[in-house]
Amino acid sequence: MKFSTRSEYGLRAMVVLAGIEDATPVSLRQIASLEQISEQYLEQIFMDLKKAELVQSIRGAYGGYLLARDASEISIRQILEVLEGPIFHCECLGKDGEQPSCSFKEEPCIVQVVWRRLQDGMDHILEGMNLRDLQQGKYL
Amino acid sequence: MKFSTRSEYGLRAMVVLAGIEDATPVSLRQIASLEQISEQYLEQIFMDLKKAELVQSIRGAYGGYLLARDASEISIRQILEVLEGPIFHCECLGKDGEQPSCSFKEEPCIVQVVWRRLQDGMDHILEGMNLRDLQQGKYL
DNA sequence: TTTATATCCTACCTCTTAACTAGGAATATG
DNA sequence: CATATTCCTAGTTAAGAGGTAGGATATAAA
Repeated sequence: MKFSTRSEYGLRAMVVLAGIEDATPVSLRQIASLEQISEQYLEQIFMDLKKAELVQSIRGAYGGYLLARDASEISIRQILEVLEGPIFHCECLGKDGEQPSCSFKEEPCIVQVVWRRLQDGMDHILEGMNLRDLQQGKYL
Repeated sequence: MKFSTRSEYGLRAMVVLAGIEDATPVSLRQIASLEQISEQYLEQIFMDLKKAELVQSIRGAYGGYLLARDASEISIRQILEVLEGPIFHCECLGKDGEQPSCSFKEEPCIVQVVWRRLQDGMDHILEGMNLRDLQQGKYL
């Protein structure tokens, strides 16, 4: 199990945006150069961040991206949920009428409870961190 | 991010072993049939479980696998660590003399702390669950 | 108006790896 | 010896991560 580079790059970029004082848009070229990331790859990541309304964009020259709301109002969970997608499967219980493949026929299945607990635990940790505090190094 | 089927299959198989009363070895054929898993794939998983000394094996006819120690002495963390391998990278800090690729030059890097907290949180959750209690449905 | 700089959008590519599959050697039982 | 099992290595395949490429659209400044 590991997080994708999407999460790492996207989170790093969001921290960069959180470090901008006034509402100056920052171009992806700047971020990509600063963080040593492919600019076009970053583009795709930001399309998702925008769709999730975590950032807003300004097109054209001197355009770029800025946070859609105050950094303190954006939790790390919200960011990673967008970048990583929902997590933790348990396919042993057959879906929509299929035969269950595992021997724990009950719902919830015994093994599934492990994934569920992990998911809840991670959500709790990530929801407890916001972008402002992260950028200011308060979690170090 | 998601867990591999190795983790799911391996964990399910370990729960099966935990459900055996006496010290009767269970063959992979039985487990594979019970859990609807490829027997040869399960073999590879069990080679790792054995190397980690979580199970012991008995070769030959009427052989099979059994837990290497009492189920209550085996944490879910130990199992998943073997099956999933260590987790959570942060490659933005250059390793062994490389140039760091991210803009947070400090060690620990600002983003890395997120992965670290997640890792610690997951370890804590998984360490708090043991195979005996899982098998007996105490976490449901 | 023209040029430079951006975001927007879609399609494609390429390599890695997860998830198996295959087949045989070694070992134990009866 | 026949059968059942673990042990071990190598090969296969499909999907997805991690990008690239190229062009359309929008905006600011000269």
